[in-house]
Amino acid sequence: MTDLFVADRAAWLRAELHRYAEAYYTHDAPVVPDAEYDRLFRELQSIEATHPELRTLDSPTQRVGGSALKELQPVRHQVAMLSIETETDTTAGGAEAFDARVRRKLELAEDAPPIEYAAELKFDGLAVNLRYEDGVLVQAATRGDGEVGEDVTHNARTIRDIPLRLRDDKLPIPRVLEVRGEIYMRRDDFERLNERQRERGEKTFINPRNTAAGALRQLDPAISAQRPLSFFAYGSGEILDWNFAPQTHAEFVQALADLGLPVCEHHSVAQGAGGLVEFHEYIAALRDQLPFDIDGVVYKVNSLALQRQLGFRNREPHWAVAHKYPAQEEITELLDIEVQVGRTGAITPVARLKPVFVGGVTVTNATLHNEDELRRKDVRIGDWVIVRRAGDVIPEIVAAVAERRSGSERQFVMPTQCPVCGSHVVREEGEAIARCSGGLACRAQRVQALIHFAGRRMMDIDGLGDRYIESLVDFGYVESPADLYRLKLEDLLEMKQRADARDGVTPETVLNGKIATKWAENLITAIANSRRPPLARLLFALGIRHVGEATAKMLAEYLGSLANVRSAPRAVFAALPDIGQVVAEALFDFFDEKNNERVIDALLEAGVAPADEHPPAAKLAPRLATSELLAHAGIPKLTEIRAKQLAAQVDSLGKLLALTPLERNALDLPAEVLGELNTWLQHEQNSAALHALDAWCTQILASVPQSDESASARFAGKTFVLTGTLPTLSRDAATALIEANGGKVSGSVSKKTHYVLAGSEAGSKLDKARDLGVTIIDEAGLLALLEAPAQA
DNA sequence: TAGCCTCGAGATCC
DNA sequence: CTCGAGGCTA
Repeated sequence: MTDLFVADRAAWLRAELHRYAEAYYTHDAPVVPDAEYDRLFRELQSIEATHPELRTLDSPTQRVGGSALKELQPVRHQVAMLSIETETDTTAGGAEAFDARVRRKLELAEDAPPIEYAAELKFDGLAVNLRYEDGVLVQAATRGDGEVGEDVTHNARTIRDIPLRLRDDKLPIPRVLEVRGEIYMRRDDFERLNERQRERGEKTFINPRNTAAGALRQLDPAISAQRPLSFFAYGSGEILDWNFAPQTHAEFVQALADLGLPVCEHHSVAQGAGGLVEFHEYIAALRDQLPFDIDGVVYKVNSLALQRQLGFRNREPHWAVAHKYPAQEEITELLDIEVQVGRTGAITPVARLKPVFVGGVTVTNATLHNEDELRRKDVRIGDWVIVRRAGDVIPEIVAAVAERRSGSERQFVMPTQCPVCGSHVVREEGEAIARCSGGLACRAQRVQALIHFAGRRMMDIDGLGDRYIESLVDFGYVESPADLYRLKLEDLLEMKQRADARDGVTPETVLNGKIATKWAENLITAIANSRRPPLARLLFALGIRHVGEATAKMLAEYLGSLANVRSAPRAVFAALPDIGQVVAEALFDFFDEKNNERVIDALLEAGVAPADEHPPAAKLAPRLATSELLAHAGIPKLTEIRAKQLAAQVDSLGKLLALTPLERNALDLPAEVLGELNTWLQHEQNSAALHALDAWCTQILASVPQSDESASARFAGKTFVLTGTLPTLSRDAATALIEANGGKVSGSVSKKTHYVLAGSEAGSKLDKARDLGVTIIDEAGLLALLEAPAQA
């Protein structure tokens, strides 16, 4: 054979195999016998073996083959993979609540026409992102934490539902198209697989979902290829240069089908809450006949423009919701109720159950949340209880079966002392949660704090599991997070040996000794690699009371550096969005506390440093306006309005502090307010705090980027009201843009409104703006205002 | 000041 | 996932 001939033959084989595979898998109508397919397939394989240069990425042979990997590689998603909010009400009310939320967010009138929704199934599988470049599958990744997933391209290629190449006969192919969908296992495939496992005397799998998850994360694609996985597409990630612009979600899904991607046939466009309820009921009736498991249905606002307008909250879109079906329930015995101590000392009662198989897994524990909850349900030790998996995930005790009581059941008593450290358990007035007062002196709290620190969404130290952390603390190798960075290989090996000995794990063989060394080396590397986290993750990892992921992100964005966060006065925290007195106090106290200072300094010394520090955001400046600071400084009686009034007269904290008591009395403020202000300022610590606040702000404001600062003044003091749909900006984006430039966005039009930013389908706010004679601008007008030279 | 909306915290199972 | 509580808004 000449090389030219071979190349032609390979191309022809590839095309034929693609055609057959598509006929078989997508249209379920084989055009050639399996034997013929196999024969052509093997021919192509052998050509590629002798002519590796002819092997293409989209060759059908690439579905199987390739060698086992050492570990899955992390992949950063170009567009974050969000999760979907679950509507808790499994009745029709759930759909109605979602529709009502959407209408409220869009500020629709009562009698406005119904919203159009795309309704789909919620598959019980794993979300993946498939990346096609110029129509060729180049990468498949799991969701991971939403930001970074794992590369499972080698396994995805073995899934026949997943086209290696998009078809271009109906629609143009984008340069880049990321398709999101679900990898799952059909019920019959699962049964057949288990059948085969049984025949071979190998272990059977528990449920399709976990089997699919396990298969997808196999390192060796040959194993994955033997697990029958399927795929449905339903969403998008990054899309670049596509000569086609869908206007609705339904159109987009149709486009996916036109490109040759498998799309589930059970989907529908529904009108309003009524349409959603209808779909929910229709699928409920169909559920048992489906060839795969679902755990509910998903509703999405159909119009992509409305989706943009609705925007996102922390990790979930506002325009989609999952609506599940009532969970399956089982009955079992409650053997005991134990308590656990959390990171903040919270004492939580947990039910130990006689193992029961419910909703696809064996449940042995279930949380009882707190004492009140436990009393409300009147659950006693020894009771027969009804158990379900809430939202098909979290085990939950629904109720006790009172009729089955024998009389020997015991009431649970909340301990008065911490079961771990013996400190007093206190339950604050009006709080539902009892807490161990031991603080970090309590071993449980130290362990939990470290587990939190190392967690995936915090410092993300891979391989440092809960059990090892516990042992590290128990044997005294680690006290605080900084100690992790000082661990040596020998420490880890020694710790493991002691832990194994204590837990009665069989003694290590020579071979195992080697594996342990490898394990320890990996762990040391993982710890070292975690030293340059984004600032937000580091702040979250510190475990400050009331500071979770969202608040940490906000702090990082506004303040920019760890030093700025550490040094910020209480009033500054309180002036930031979503932070009130309670959280501001918690933040300030945390950084003020000596022990925490030491921990942070030790971390810095160990080489831990945020990788993304930057100057404070321009939008910080308006938050540090004198009126804002005064309103949050904790001066009694000084309400927001009074603070503004005062700020207008003194215009800086420094000026206020420089006033003599006599001059202060001349200020135009109600006597009562003035009196409180004077008394407050007489306390030296208060005036000192105000001085410090002034100094801090002056210094920080000087470091806000110059260009941004001039821009930030652009909308200073201007109030905007948004209405309708803007052509390109989402509501959130427009708000962010205005705020970044020092403006304020308010909800309703009044005399004080400077601009009404109106898009299409603007509502009553536009009329009101006309009535009041407020300037009305559109998106282009807003952008023009930003670009125009600063006005007087 | 009440009522909504979000966020934080804790727990489960593989 | 669920609950409680903090923050914002009307």
